Amino acid sequence: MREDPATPGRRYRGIAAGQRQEARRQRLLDAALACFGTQGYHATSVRALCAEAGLTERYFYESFANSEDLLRAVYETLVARLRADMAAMADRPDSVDAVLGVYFGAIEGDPRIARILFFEVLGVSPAVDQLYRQAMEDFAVLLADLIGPAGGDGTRRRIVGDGLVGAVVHIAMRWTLGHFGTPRPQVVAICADLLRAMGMADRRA
Amino acid sequence: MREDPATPGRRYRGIAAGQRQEARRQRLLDAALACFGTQGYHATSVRALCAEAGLTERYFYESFANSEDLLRAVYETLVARLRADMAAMADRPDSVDAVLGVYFGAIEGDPRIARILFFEVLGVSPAVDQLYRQAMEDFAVLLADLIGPAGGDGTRRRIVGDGLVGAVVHIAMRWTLGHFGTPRPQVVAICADLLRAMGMADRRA
DNA sequence: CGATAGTGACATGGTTTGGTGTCAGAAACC
DNA sequence: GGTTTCTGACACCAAACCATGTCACTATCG
Repeated sequence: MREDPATPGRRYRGIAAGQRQEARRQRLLDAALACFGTQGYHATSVRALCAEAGLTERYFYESFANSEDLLRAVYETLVARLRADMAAMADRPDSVDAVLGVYFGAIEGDPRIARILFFEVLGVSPAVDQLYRQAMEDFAVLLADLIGPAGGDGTRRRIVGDGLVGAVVHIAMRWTLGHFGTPRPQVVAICADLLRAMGMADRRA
Repeated sequence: MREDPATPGRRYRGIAAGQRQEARRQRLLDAALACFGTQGYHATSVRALCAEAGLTERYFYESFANSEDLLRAVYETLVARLRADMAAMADRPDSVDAVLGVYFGAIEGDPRIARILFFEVLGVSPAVDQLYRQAMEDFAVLLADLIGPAGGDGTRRRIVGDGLVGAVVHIAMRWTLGHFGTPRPQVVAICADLLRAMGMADRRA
């Protein structure tokens, strides 16, 4: 058990201790995506996570304090990746459609991501709720910047941002629940229309 | 134990058996609102519910199969009441503001309701998710009818409805998380603006 | 009054979980 | 080769929980 990740430690199968530990951590993150994204967070035990990762409980507690800690980690990973991919589209001419395309594409590509983002993370604990809150706030800022400059005061701006996020997230949620019955480009186009209309309401005020 | 609620049974303290049973059921529903709405669903045991209701476990299983069953019941009760109150405002001249006023008023009036509607009910089980799905669908229809006749095809109409619901619910959720920092009429007014703008986007298509 | 249905407090069994500990064997170092 | 670190399988324990059962006591009915 490496208490200090800085010390190199003994190599094992040609791999340094720190790298082995990091690899185990990554396998647990993958297992979390698999378990939380299919069975759900509350239906997943530490044992199940370890079995999925092909590791034993000892290595679980090496990287995470408990299963909520792992949930936070996997959520943060997913949100960060999604956010970076969306931000990369922000200065395109068709930025609204491009950003939404990334978002809906990620969800369609891996429904387990959708489940974690939309369901599993809610109502778990105050700490997780705080994380969710922050992610939604960031998302709101991103979308608000996307649809143009603000019109009203700060309060109005913030509420409109919440509305934007809510519309997008809920449409995406319902789209996944309907098992992607509508083609993605069509959903993206309608959603983009909506956002632009909401942005006009913001500026008109 | 009354297996058949139709048989009158012996009166007790001047109350018929069926009425006593119904009273116990109601007390459990109240306890569920109190416990699920403050501690949360997953942190609430059957024992805690019974203690809150002032009943013993036996009477719990008289009316509900398990604690998820009770969650479904209390959720359905809350949604039905909210829906009826909102529908009663649908034919007013200022229907959009009136309906939203009812919605936001209910949440502000009892934050436990908000917690159950927004958080506790999510990610519990497929059966509960199905209930949530249905409630959101009904809400979408109500809001879509509110903002006027449809413009595009059915698919577009449905997606726009999802967007309406998402915007309202998410604004309400964020409003509760911010502990009602913004006055309700202001939130309602902005939200109503947004809905009308989204309705125009729908008709323009 | 006596019998019975109803009630409430509590006991019990069986299962699951989180978190820790043990221990034999494999891989690396000297 | 001998020692040490690392690994993986599994045992263990206390706690919590669900669901059912027991039993004395009370109100009602005949």
